[in-house]
Amino acid sequence: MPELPDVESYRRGLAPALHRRIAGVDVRASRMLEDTDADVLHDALEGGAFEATQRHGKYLFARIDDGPWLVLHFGMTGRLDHLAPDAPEPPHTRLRLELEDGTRIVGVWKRRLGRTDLTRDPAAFARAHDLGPDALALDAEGLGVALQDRRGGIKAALMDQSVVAGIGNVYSDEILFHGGIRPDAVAADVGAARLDALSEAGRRVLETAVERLASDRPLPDDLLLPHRRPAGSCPRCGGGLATWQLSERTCWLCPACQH
DNA sequence: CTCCATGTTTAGAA
DNA sequence: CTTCTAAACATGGA
Repeated sequence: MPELPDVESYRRGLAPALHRRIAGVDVRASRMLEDTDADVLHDALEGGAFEATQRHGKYLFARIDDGPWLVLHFGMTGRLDHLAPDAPEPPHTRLRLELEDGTRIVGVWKRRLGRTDLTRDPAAFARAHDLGPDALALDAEGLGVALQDRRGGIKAALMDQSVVAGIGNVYSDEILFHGGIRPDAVAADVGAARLDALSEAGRRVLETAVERLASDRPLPDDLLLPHRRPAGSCPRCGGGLATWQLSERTCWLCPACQH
C-alpha cells in the first residue's frame, strides 16, 4: 500500500543495510527505468553502499557512497523488503541487491507500475517531477497556502502530488474522515478552523500509520482503513460507511461524521 | 469472463 | 490556465 506511511516504513527498513557493501545486483525491471538503463543502474550499485536515505512524498531515495541516489517509486503494488540470508525470494522481485552480510534488499512489484532510477539530486528530481511539499512538512498555514485558489474538490487536491506530496486514495479518505470534512468540499472554501482540524488530523494519521507500519503492527481500530469494506461501519459513530466515485477512484467516508 | 485495485501520465473536453 | 474525465500502463485476485 505505498503511500507516504508505507514508503517511510520502507525507508526506515533500510537502516540496517546502511554502510554495507552491495556485493551483487540483479535488475530485472528494465521497463520500469526512466532516465537510466539496467547496465548503468547495475554498475552504479555494485560494489557501493547506501550511505543516506531520504523520502519525498511517495519517492524513496538512497545515496550510493558519495555518488548518485537510487530512486524508488512503488506504484500501486510495490514494496521493499530486507530478507534474511535463508529467506526465500518473494514472487515478482524485480530488483535484488545482495549485501556482503548475506542479506538481500529486494524491490517487489506485483504490477510493473512504478519507477527505479538514479538521480544526482533528490531535490532537483522532486522539482522535475512537479512534487509539492511533503505532507509531513506541512502545517495548517502551509496547507492553506497549498489549497488556496483550488476550486476543485478537497480530496482531489490532497491526492494531487503537485499540491501535497505523499497522500493517495486511502490516506486522503482517512485524513478527511478524521478532519470531519466531506471529500467533495471545495478545497479553497475550507475555512481556517477546519484547516486546523484537517492539518492536525493529517499529522496524527500519517505519524500513527508510520509508527505502526515501521514496527510491523496493525493500524489502530479507530482509523477508517480497517473498516473500508462492504457493510463496514464508522469507528466513531457506528453508522454505515458510504462509497462514492470521485476522481475516478472509490472513496470511503462516513456520511454522518463528515460535513 | 468480468470487475476491481493503495499510482502516474497524457490527451481531450469543458 | 484550471478542472474533470477517460484511457493507458501491467497484472493479480475476487
